[in-house]
Amino acid sequence: MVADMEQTPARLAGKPTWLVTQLAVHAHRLSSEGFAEVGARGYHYRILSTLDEFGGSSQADLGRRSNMDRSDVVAAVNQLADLGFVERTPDPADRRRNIVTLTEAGARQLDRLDEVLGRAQDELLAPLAEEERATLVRLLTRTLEHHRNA
Amino acid sequence: MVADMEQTPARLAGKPTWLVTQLAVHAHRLSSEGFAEVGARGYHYRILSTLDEFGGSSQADLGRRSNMDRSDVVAAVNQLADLGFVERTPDPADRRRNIVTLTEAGARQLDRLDEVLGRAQDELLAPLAEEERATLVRLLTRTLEHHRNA
DNA sequence: AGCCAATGTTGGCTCAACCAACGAAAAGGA
DNA sequence: TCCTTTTCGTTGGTTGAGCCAACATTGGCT
Repeated sequence: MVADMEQTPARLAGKPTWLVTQLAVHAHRLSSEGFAEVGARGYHYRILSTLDEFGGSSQADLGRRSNMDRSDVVAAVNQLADLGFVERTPDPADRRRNIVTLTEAGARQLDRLDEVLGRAQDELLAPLAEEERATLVRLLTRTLEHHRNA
Repeated sequence: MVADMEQTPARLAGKPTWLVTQLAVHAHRLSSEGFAEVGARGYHYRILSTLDEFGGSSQADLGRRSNMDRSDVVAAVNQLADLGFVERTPDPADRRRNIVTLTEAGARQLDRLDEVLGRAQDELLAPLAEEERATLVRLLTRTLEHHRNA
């Protein structure tokens, strides 16, 4: 039996793009599994948390703030509305727009999502100490910010 | 005009899973664009770099080392073989296996891929100083390592 | 009035990741 | 030696995130 058949080539393992995309696979799996426990998905959390923080918004604004395509917002809001977590009402001041608002049930669902998502964070960063986690978050935030405005 | 319609909710922006997956979108876009310049894709680089570092391998080993599903290795090796970058020969010692080897042309293609991929790294980490990049790579490596062995 | 921009919606597309099943072949245990 | 289990390559899927184009409706601007 040859030593370690699972070791990744150095050219790959050292590249930031590799590290980020591979870790994203785990991050996505962890958060998706958490969301699935309460019958939700990633796009739902984006919508609900945006509504909670900024209040009722048009779908276009929801998309801009949660980094979603307009068409994906439509589908997510449809599902959330079917579940009674959001309400869609026409904007009287602009008849192109819908105003999407968070319901009571939606706020409770958001609490549940926050809890399972919090556990996912812990699992993702399990090997890091508290200070290292803060450093990582700081560096990732700076980097992401740069690409958001570019 | 309301202030900043593009700001992301804090609950989202602060979560490591969010930061990692969102940054992965940029990482993936940057490396994909680079690969496309030389007519390649991510899976090709994984295969070629693994072959370069570990020498001829079975497809199963390639998959394990480059973190790919067996079925995806088949497709990638097919394409690389069509392009003349790898060769597939049956293993005389184990007739289930194919031994995949890197050709001269494949080695040259790998050099081209390394160059464009290097530029992608610089773009991805543009806002970070050299020391910060090293710190980020270190933290990501530790975290990824943890999930690889779990 | 006329033109351009924004909105919601439909219907598509790509790609990475992954899974199930299969026959062939090897490995290992009784 | 049989028999079971495992591995390998391969085929043929599925899912989900991120997109893009087009369209009709409506607003804003000049």
